Amino acid sequence: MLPKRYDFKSVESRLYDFWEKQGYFKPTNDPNLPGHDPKKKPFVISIPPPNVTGVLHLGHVLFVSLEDLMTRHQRMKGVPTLWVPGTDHAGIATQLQVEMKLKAEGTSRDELGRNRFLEEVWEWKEEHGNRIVEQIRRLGASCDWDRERFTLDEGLSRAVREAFVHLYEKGLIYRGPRLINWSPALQTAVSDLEVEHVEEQGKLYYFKYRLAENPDVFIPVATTRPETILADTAVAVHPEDERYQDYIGKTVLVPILDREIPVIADEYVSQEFGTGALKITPGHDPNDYEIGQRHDLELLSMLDKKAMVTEIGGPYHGQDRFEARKNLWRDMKDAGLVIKEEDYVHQVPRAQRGGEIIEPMISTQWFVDIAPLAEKALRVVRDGEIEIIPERFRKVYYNWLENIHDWCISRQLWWGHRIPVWYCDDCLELTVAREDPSACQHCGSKNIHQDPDVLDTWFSSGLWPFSTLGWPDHTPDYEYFFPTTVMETGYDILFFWVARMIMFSLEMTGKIPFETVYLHGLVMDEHGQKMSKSKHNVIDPLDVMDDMGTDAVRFTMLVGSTPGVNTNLSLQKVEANRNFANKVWNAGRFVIGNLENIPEKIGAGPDWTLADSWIWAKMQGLIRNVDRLFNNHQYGEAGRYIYDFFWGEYADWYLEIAKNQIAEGGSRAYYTVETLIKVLDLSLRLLHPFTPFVTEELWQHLRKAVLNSPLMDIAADWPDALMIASWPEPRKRETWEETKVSEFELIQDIIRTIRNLRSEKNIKPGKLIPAKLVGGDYTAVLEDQVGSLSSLAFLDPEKVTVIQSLDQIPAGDIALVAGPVEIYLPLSGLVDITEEKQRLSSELLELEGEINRLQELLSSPFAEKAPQPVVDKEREKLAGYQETASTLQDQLATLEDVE
RNA sequence: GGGCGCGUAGCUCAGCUGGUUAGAGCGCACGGUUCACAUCCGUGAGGUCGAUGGUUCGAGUCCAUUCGCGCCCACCA
Repeated sequence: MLPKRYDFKSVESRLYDFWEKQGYFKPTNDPNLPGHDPKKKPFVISIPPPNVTGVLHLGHVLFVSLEDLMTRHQRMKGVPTLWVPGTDHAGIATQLQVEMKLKAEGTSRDELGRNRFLEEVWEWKEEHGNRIVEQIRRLGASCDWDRERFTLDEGLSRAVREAFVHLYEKGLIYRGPRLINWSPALQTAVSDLEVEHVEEQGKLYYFKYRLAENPDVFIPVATTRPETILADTAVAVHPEDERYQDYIGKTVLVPILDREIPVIADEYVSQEFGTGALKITPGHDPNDYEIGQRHDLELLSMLDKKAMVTEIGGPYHGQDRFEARKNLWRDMKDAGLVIKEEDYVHQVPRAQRGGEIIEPMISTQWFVDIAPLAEKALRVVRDGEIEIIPERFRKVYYNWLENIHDWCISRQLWWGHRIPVWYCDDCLELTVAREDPSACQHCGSKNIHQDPDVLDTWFSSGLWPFSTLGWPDHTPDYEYFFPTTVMETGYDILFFWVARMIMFSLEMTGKIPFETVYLHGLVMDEHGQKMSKSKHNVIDPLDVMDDMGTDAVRFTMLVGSTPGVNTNLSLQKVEANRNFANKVWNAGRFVIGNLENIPEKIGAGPDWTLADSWIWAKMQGLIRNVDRLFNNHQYGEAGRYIYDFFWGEYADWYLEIAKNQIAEGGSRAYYTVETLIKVLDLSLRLLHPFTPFVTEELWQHLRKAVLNSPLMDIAADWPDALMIASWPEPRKRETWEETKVSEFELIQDIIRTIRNLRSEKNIKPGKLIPAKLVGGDYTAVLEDQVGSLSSLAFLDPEKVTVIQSLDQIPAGDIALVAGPVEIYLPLSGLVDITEEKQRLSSELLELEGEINRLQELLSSPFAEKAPQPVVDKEREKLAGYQETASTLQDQLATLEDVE
């Protein structure tokens, strides 16, 4: 017998190994194998590669769960399915980790030198690189691990070179001095996307720009970064600003340095803001840079790569940027050049990694001229070639691509793809090559050296969907599996990654990289707060999996997530879903237990009870709903439907009735067991993409048990594993379904009504009571269901009578109504006339309220304007209520007579 | 400055193309050791869907305005 509790610990790793060993993770119709049919359309996902040295967090859990769900679903549908796994070298993040380790060891990357340092990083990668992969496997990810890739693999590195050279040759990559975002701590340039603008409390400093010709006269200027005064090369005012007309064209003195700079007029300056006069620092501010270009201003750099003041800063040379700010302002104060400072909230640029303040600086870097690529990427989404889910992100995507700036791709790091450019020390020309050159392409000199920089990590990520399949070679994998089908990832990397993949793919392969972009939300804590160590609200998925099982965690993530919306996770939810897994397990145990001695089938045709028909109809309805929801990518909703069906209908009702039907024996019992099996089988199939472990384990037990029973035919075509079993296909609704469902719902109603009363009257749960049911049109149905009714409502089956109609209402009984059925419980000891009258009249009152409402509704324009079926439905409802009400009135009248 | 999301029971959230007494989990109250399950079973209390106005026979579900929370993009010192 199966253990009472589902022991996920022993099941999870065993099943994962089993699946993998059986080769179920590998795509059917493999293009590298004989018999491949190129016309069968595959389903392909490339994994968003996690950082190779990262540790599993809930974000990973969410995307792995979703992608595994999609993958398993398609696989079960019989589609050749491939999920390509892999990891990302994550330039900055990984380099930082290793640098931190070196620091702890009392050394540094500079001390080691480039080659030794890279050896260290590779070592680190080997040491930690498998951790994240192991963790993803623990989640049940059905990836084809033989196709695992790493962005610094030889193949992918070739792809990066090909892409770089291709773009260079097309003139879309260039090198030059530009104003870029410099991270002094990381000692590298970063792209615009890697800068976060954080609103912070700062100060606005007002000071004097004295006129060179007359130092008593000044222009007041405001700034948030006074230290940049040292690199000012102009003061700008609006051309129409009356206050400053006289100054335009004159020169003013840079405070302390007393350098003479011009006063210029530019439309950019806002007259309303600050003093209406703007200091211009083309070397350290993007706006000023542009103004500087327009006016041909000198470009000064007052900060070096460590953000220390350069010789431009005169007396402040060698000081840290913030130090210099303080000192300069103090000196200006002493010199009487300060007007005032006020509190000011503004956006401060900070590094996405590390959070330090970014300095805009002039630096020579490599850039991608991205606008031509963006244009194509916009088109494919506009045309619907690529679908984005949820749709609203299309707008976000358009907006970004329409206003895109050139992409700074060089990083002054060591860990990454080295830029494939060599400089000649003799002729000074560059050589850009796919293969490492041994000599200058231009003069043949051997005196060449490679560009020391590496590429932005996202450059290689942008090639991911095709580089992982073999591109630039046209391998069988690339030919068959590309373009991929779904790109499932977080909306937070729509620009970083998704947009760039689309641009690169269109440029490199001429094809879209994927057909559908499914964007999930971020995982927050149970109150919608970002998880962070400082808030102590971080949930470690590994702990939770240890505690409650992988299925519970997966199901929670899947059911709690809607596309594009953040998910709030709480342990309580996981617990609830652990209970669900346990429920599934136990329901399965019950079914399997019943296979041990199956009653004989008598007669030819099937002998289904109302409950059998009902659960079957419900099952079919569920399949239809799940199918519909999966087609709309509403996986969470689908999961909830399955949950509700399995627990609320199959386990709570059908299993309970089945017990009774089996106990009665005979042919009916036989068909009950058959139904139990079939519905369980279908449920497990639907549930498998959500909770693969418990369903697989249970299903295999079920299969074995069925095959060893007289009902073995049912499982005749079941494969060896649920994972590769066929997905339930929706069928057309059959005409009998509706009738059976509503009849059964009447039975449920009766049972609930009686349970209700029992609870109200404090009748001991186990105590069997007699009952008289007046069935009217449903008499036959009720007669048939006495067994079920009795067992679920704890009636004494010997003392249940069903009659069609009643001459006189039994005065001493408790009277109940369930739709068209009257129920009388002869419980003389418990009847209190006053109490009963109270109960009946309050019920009647409530009902009359409904009747009034419906009567009004039906006499309103509703009756004419609403569609006929809707109106009919309300009419029927009204008729039902009226019938019930009249019964209640009769019952009430009887009680009056008693008095 | 532009754009987006959210605001539904005490808490956390569902609610597809508008259809007419609004759902779940947790929590709460009451009652339960029948051999699938106390990680359970039964019963119950509790929201009129942030506010206002509109479209409609009919709105949580569409439109407008508004309040509150959050996010993204953007070169106002």
